[in-house]
Amino acid sequence: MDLERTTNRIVRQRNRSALLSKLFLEGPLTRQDLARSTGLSQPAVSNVVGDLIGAGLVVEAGAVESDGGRPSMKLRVAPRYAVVAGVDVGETRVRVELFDLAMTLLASADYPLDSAGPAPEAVVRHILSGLAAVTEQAAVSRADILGVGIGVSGVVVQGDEALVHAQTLGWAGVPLERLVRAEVDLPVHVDNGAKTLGQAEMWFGAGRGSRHAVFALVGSGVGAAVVTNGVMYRGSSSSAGEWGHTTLVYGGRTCRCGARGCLEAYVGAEGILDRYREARRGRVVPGADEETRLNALIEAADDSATARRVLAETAGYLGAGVANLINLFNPERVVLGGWAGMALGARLLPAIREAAAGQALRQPYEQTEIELGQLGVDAVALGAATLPIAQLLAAGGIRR
Amino acid sequence: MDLERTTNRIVRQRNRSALLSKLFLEGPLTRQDLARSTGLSQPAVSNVVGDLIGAGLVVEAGAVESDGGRPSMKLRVAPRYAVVAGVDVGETRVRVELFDLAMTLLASADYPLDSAGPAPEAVVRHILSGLAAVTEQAAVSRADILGVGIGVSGVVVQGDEALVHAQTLGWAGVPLERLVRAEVDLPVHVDNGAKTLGQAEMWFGAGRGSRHAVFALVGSGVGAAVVTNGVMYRGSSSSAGEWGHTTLVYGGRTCRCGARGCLEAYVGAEGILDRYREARRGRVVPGADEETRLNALIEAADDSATARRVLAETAGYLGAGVANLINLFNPERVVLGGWAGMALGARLLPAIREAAAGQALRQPYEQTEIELGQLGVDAVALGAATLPIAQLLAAGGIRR
DNA sequence: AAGGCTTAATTAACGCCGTTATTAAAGTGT
DNA sequence: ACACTTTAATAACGGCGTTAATTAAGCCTT
Repeated sequence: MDLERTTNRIVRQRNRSALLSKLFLEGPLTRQDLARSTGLSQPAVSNVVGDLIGAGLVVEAGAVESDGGRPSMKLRVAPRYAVVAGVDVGETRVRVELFDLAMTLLASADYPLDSAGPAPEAVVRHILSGLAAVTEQAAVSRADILGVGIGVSGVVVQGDEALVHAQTLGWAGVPLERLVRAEVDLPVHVDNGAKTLGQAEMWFGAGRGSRHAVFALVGSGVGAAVVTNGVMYRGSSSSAGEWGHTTLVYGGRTCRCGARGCLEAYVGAEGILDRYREARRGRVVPGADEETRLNALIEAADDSATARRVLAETAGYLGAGVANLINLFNPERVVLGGWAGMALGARLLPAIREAAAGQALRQPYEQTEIELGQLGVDAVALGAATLPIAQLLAAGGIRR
Repeated sequence: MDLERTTNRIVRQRNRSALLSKLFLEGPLTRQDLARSTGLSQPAVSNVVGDLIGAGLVVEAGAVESDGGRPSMKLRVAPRYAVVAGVDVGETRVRVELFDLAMTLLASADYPLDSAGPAPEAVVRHILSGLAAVTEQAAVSRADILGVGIGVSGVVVQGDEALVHAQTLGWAGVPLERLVRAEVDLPVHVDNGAKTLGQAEMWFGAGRGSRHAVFALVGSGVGAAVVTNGVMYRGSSSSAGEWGHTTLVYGGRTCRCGARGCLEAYVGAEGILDRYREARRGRVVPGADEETRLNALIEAADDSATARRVLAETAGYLGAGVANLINLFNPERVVLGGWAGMALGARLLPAIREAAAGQALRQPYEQTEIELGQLGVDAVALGAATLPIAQLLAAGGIRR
């Protein structure tokens, strides 16, 4: 039910967007390929492509060999038309990465966050330092930067300006977008880190080619990014996908959010380690941080029946949580990611699938593949970098 | 990321669709209203409206009073341009209703289903009899019928032809659309009954004006219809929204689906009555059917502490289930419906809201209104009747 | 009752854009 | 060199929304 007007100009913009998107995502293609796959006539494709080449967005990239007949030219998005910066604001560090439009990593910078609840200003300083560092490393000028995408581990409410609510950072309604934009004259996009990671998996990883996918991310916290009809689903105030605090065990363990029986309290790294400690009557797992402790637990499963049991229970809870996603969203794929999810999944994926099969309805379960993420944990910054690109593609290459 | 081509003709079709939809949903409106709200120029609106009037889809409906200046004409969708049939295939009856395009009920017919698992052919016979009956009652000809929408209590997989999987009817992959279309030469649309009821609430009831809404339906079974970005969400194989079989109490009561701890096993009418019976050490509630028994339980709460406790627990479970919907979908509204949901909600809505507040994250909870449906239980057929209309609006009034 | 004023609706000139049909370009193969 | 094939670019055409200018249709004042 689209109640927007459609004018004649918009026809061109939409076609520019369609062709540019196709070239970016399915890259290099000939004019013929584009005509066939979009249904546009060849002259229309040539015409639009001519525009795009004229604007420097697209370049010809070698001829395809022919066996009689004029060989067609491959076309691709010009990798150096612009560069994009992706920022990962995690709980322990700020990472800034710079990519060209072929998503080649050009430079990166890392800033650890020592305090548990860093001040927004400190994070902004790191972001600015990082931007300066990567542009210098890659020897690009400010004007070459298409935009900056920022993935934050917390709820990001989109509006006139994005506001960040992040319990774990101690942030409530921080106008991160404005704070950064005040210092750099660039388009700034802020989004939830789970969603940017999902976007990265969607374009370049396990989500390629699917219209309906759920990215289930397990780390210290637990979240999900949901793609419906090919579009990242945000909901009315952009907090959709808060899977971690759905109730799985009514009246169960108290979660750090205050409620009881949240999924996160069972399958978040902290919840798993807590359950293991309780199973061992209080003996804690040694290790400097959660990641090493969780890995120690997973390794211990080779010898310890207790560790095995805790992991089996974890697979049961996680599988039930995944089953809920399958029942509610009916996706083609559920992709398990996040650092803890990847570590657990490597060993537990079959058990998780089995548990999900037991709790989900048969029909949607059989339509769904449950698999591991392909991009690893560092893809938050990569996904963040796609935010300005998505904007460019949607606008048909017209920069604001 | 729209990869479809856009041609010049499509401009007109999209604008026809936009204006026609607006007139249908918000009409009557003047040409000026349409121009202002869509952003189209006045001549363009006049031009398109002229087309629509010429096609008989739109009629002028009186002038609006002016204080100086030519008075503008109100426009509305012609109520008798066509009629639509809506069919509700429930577990106990088949109901056929006929509406004009102002959604005025013109005629209806009811056929009880006595056997628990009716044969598809028997249901098809009822539908055909019903269509014949309502067209005769309303004195309309076959050619006046725009189409037939059918809402079925079961999973409806859309494809080349809709297939119905309905446990409660004992149907597995019944090609209901084909079976009906073989007998009547009309466009036939089949969809899940929860989704058609949600569609009815969306257009004419509690969902009006929201882009993101969840319709939580509680009856014997429990389901949900989810509207995302103004569109009914179906998922990859149209089974999205199977809320009833999400796990709420891990390892809890066995559900009729075979899994354990499903929401439906706690808040479905059967689950509630079972829990009440157990709380009364096996003493069953008297009553011919589930509906009278549930109402008896609700009335008993005035006197019986046990009944009160069971209902309070029900509100707790239901609130947690609603909280899960809020966390995952971040809707503007959660609308509680279904016969049991309406009966429970009348008394328990405050308790349900409170339970949801306790289990949902604060930010999305505060963005969400939880309310009762406005259309009652019989809206399944009304919603089904909107299916051919939705098709007509999307096509800009071009009948296939 | 007539002329002025205001708002609605239509008409006219214009420009954008994709389409089909035609022509030019750029290869292979004999 | 010539025929053949396939790609790319032109040219003529038609659909459609836009702005600007008219025309239509009502109030209000004198």
